Amino acid sequence: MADQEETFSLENSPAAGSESREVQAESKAEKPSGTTSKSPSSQTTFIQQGMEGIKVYLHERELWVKFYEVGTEMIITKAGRLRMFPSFKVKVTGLNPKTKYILLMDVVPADDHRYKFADNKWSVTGKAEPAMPGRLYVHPDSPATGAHWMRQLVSFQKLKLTNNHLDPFGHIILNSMHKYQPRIHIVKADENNGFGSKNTAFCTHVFTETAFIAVTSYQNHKNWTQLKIENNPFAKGFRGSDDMELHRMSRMQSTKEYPVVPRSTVRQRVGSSQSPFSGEVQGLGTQSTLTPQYPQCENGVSSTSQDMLPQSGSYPVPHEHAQDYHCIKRKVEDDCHSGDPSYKKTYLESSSSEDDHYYRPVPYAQSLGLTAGPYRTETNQRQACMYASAPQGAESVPTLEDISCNTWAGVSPYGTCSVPAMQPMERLPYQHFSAHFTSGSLVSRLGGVGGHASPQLGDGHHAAMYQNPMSHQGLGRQCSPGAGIQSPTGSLQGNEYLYTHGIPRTLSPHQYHAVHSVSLMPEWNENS
DNA sequence: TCTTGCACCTT
DNA sequence: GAAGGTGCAAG
Repeated sequence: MADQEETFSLENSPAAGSESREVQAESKAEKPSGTTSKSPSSQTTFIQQGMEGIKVYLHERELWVKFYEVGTEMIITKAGRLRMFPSFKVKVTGLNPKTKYILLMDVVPADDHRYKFADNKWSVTGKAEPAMPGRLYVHPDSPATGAHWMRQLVSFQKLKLTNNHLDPFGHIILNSMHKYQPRIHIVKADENNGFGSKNTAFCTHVFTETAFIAVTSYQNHKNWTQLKIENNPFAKGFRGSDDMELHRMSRMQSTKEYPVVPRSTVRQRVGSSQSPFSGEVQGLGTQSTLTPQYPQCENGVSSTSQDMLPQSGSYPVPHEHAQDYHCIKRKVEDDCHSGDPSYKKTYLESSSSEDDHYYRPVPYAQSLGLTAGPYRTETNQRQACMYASAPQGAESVPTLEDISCNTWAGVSPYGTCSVPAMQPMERLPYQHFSAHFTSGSLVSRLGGVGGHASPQLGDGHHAAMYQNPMSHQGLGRQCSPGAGIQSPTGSLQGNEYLYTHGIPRTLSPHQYHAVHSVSLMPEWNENS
């Protein structure tokens, strides 16, 4: 384990953890927006005037990298018991000190595979389960001024994960043994430029080193579990000093008949001596994987997964299923509630409640148009763009190069995110979203625009897929302000399931307010 | 594979 | 002292 860390850090972890170093490194590595050259940054943003300079730095990136190298596992429980570890903290710069922003985080599928841990390594074992309804974790300080966000680290450590599809607490719902990618979204929420205005904008930041596999119990005991125990203060009790072991074992033996074998010893036996980097896995420890080529799409070209994610030695990333972090060209038509004053009202109301639940059930996110854009296969990635540009189901599938939309930049070896591009979000809160369900969709409609089955799709199937589940669940709030539910329709195979099974039917309207960022591809109504 | 109760620990 | 985060092992 240690050797792996060293190997990794040598070439790929220039930042020793200090943000200053990250900043410095980032300044060197950052690429101007719109370049197609490799980018060290790990984010995709939608640029709007005045937001181009936003940068996000991952705090303790070296720790994330260390975990990623081993293969980050995040425990998910029904109760959403556990926090993420390492905790997700970022430093944000480049914000307008006086402008208000909302910071959110979501977790989207990194690919469409199900994984298994065998022979001391992760491997693909099948196709992923239908994605859970996407949810956004709205930072409790939101909305706050740029000055506030830049004043100190922004922590998302209280975000919790669950595998309970009916989770009523607003926790992020994930599937066990699936790989996920956390994302940070910064949304401009200035009063003078609030949701609904044509100027609302947001940017999304992705740190690929924060990708993880959700598990109900740790799989990689030897590497991951030990590494976490060593780094998480709450797990101090499991750190292996001989005294501790003896004490613990004696205690356990006093109550139960456990063999007197130190846990650490047991753990050592559990894992094979084989390095998780062996085999087909591509280790992060190589420069090439850590600083992959990130075809930063100029105004909107999605990068593929191999571009996006440094391939961990523990995370096999089949090339044939490169995940794509969508690019979205947001010029959405607000055929739904556009100009609906009630929507804005809701927004304002929630703005006043600073003590909202972390998973603020506010229309903020709903109006953000953020989608829990899941994975996308290489094929789907194109489809996604196609959907975005041709909601009518055009046959022509533009290549990535053809698409002019924002894209996810690659991960920065320095743990920083540049803001290559930010897309203006016109009429964001009221934008019309097609019923296309695209897992990779960056933008989805949250809320007001959400549950709107778009008749414009010209695709009765999609609309139906979308509407039925919703109505069946008694949501009936699809186009209503603050409904908080998006109205996705399954455009991608299997995703329809999400809408019929992924959304808890028992949730009260209030619960639905928990920001559902169900993946939704906003309609790219450039021509409509 | 997942859930639960436990002891230990930090906050 | 309370609340809650933690991994473990049994089931």
